[in-house]
Amino acid sequence: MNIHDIAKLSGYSAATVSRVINCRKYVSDDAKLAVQKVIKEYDYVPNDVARDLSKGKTHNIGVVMPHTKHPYYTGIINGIMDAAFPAGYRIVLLPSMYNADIEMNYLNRLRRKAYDAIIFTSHGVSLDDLVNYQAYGSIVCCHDPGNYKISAAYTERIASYLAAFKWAKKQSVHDVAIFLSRDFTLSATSQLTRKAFIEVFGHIPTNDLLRTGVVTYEEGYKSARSLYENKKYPDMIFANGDDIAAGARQFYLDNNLPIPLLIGQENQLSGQLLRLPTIDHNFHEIGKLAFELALENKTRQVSVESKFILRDQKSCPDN
Amino acid sequence: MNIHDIAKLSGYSAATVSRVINCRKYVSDDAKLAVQKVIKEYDYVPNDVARDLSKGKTHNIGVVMPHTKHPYYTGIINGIMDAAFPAGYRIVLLPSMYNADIEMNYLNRLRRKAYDAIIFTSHGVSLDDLVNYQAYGSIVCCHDPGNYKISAAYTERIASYLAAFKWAKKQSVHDVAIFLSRDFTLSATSQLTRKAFIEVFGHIPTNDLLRTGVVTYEEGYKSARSLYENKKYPDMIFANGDDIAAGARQFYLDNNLPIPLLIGQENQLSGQLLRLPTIDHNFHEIGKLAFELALENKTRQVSVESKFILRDQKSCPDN
DNA sequence: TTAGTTTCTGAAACGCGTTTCAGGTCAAGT
DNA sequence: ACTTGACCTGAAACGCGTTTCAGAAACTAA
Repeated sequence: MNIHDIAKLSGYSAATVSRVINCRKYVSDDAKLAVQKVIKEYDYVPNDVARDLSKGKTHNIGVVMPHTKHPYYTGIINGIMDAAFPAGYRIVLLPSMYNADIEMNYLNRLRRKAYDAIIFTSHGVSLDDLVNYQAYGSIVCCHDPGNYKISAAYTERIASYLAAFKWAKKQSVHDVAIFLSRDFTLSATSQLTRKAFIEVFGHIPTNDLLRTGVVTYEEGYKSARSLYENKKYPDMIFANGDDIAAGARQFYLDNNLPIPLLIGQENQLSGQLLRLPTIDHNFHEIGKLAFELALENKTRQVSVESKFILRDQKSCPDN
Repeated sequence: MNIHDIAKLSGYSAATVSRVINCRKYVSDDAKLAVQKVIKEYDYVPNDVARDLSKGKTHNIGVVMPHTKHPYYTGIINGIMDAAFPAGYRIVLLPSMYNADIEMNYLNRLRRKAYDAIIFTSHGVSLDDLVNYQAYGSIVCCHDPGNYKISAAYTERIASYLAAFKWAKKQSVHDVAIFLSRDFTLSATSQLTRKAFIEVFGHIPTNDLLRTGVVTYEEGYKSARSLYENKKYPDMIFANGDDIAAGARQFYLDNNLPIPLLIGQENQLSGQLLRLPTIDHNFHEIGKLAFELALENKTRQVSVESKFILRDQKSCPDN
């Protein structure tokens, strides 16, 4: 049962049926009633894929993300979704595990018109590749793209990193451990962390106090243990997430060791529970902005400031 | 640039080009080389939407979920994704806010062939509706469907509820508060909670110790406050999630009140941090199973047992 | 050598809705 | 009476890849 069948049954043409379905002008009342009757009688609904093909639009936005356990991504996703839903767009989850081949595959799906746009919450392929593939559809990334001509919604992090480190310095810490999800060389965010650290402390982060590939609570725990096993006793840990900091804290607790000063990130529930200082990167807002950029047809960058948050020891949920 | 253009340019027909692209048999080496040369020269890629239309399959699975903040849903989503990715399927996020109209809209998209299948992590429309719409595509729900003929992947919760309440009874609690996300009348899960409660404690849950619509940490906090303001002092709280229990705990802490015995659910990080007893409902596994069911063309139900978890006070992340 | 089987190939139909364009009607304006 | 413009309609083209089917060529087996 397709639009041509309805046309025949109603005695009108497919064009007229299409007009009725889409509430277009230039349809007589007679035609409208006749077509609607047949549509109802045969319980017809048009085929979305055919419509998409015809219109050249799918209303699907692909969202590439390295993994799904990380609240960084779920935060952005939520932001995208809250913006996409009222606009009538759906989001398609595209897990990448930072694998460039998989990401290329997604970029090619963009060429193949499977998505109207792609948002990279993070990416393993080069920015050059992203820039080139813009010829085939809208692409948005979620970090500062520097001079690359590509749309981006990202957090301006440097001020909050500086604030966090300055605060830490005021607490007179000496040996700062850093737990990152990706290496300085791989990630612009990690580079920023490094830069802020150097600016405040006057020297580069100590390598044997650095742990990378740390994303979860468990990994925070293990990284703390690894420091201890290597006889490293930092008096502060700067972690890539509150959960990570919470994991580290638990290691020291479990072993009756003094807990270093902890700074988390992402303003997660764990940080709230433990009253950790944290940095809120406004991911929800980033997601919203990224979606808006995805629908525009010129490249543009927008950023929001992230915020260093110190909590007092008493708590009360916002309300 | 479409398949017909390539056909003309290579001197072969569209059928042959299609065969080359899809690595079909019955193509001569000459033809293959000629076509591949033109494809490479013009950097041609086929249009996915046209292919989907032609094949009648999109490789998209719609996943309906009431909201996205809740770890119940993110857990299932992760499970679905881990299974869907290797199978070459993508998942499309369909937020519903329990709104039946919106859900109907998604069901109609299934009719319109926008998705190969839909998984309802939860639903506001009736089971009758779900059963009826199976005529238009595979539908899976994530709770026990009783006698309804529909595929389902769900958690068998009753044993763990009983275990939790029995354990609680052994701690000789008297006044049990219950924090649920949905009312007894609305949710089968809530009904189960009620049933187990009655079986163990011999009476129905006290209404003025019941709070519904509780999902987050903040709401847990507020619900505890609401109890207190109503001069209710439960000696135990059975919460619908660890985060909720953590929120309640914080209220008592903040006000220097004795903390009731707490039982959470979902085995969330907050519960791990606070060493709360919890119930793990195996959502990741449910997601995986739901995806498998979505691809089958007969209805089938599978379930996994949930587990009541008591923790000792010392912790060590699994590894 | 004959019958039978593979291998190639392409025209045309198919999946299905949208849009353009030409042709026609009818009422308002001059 | 004549132009103008708004309204209505449908054939055909378009978006684009897949599949069927028939015909031809080439090879195998008897």
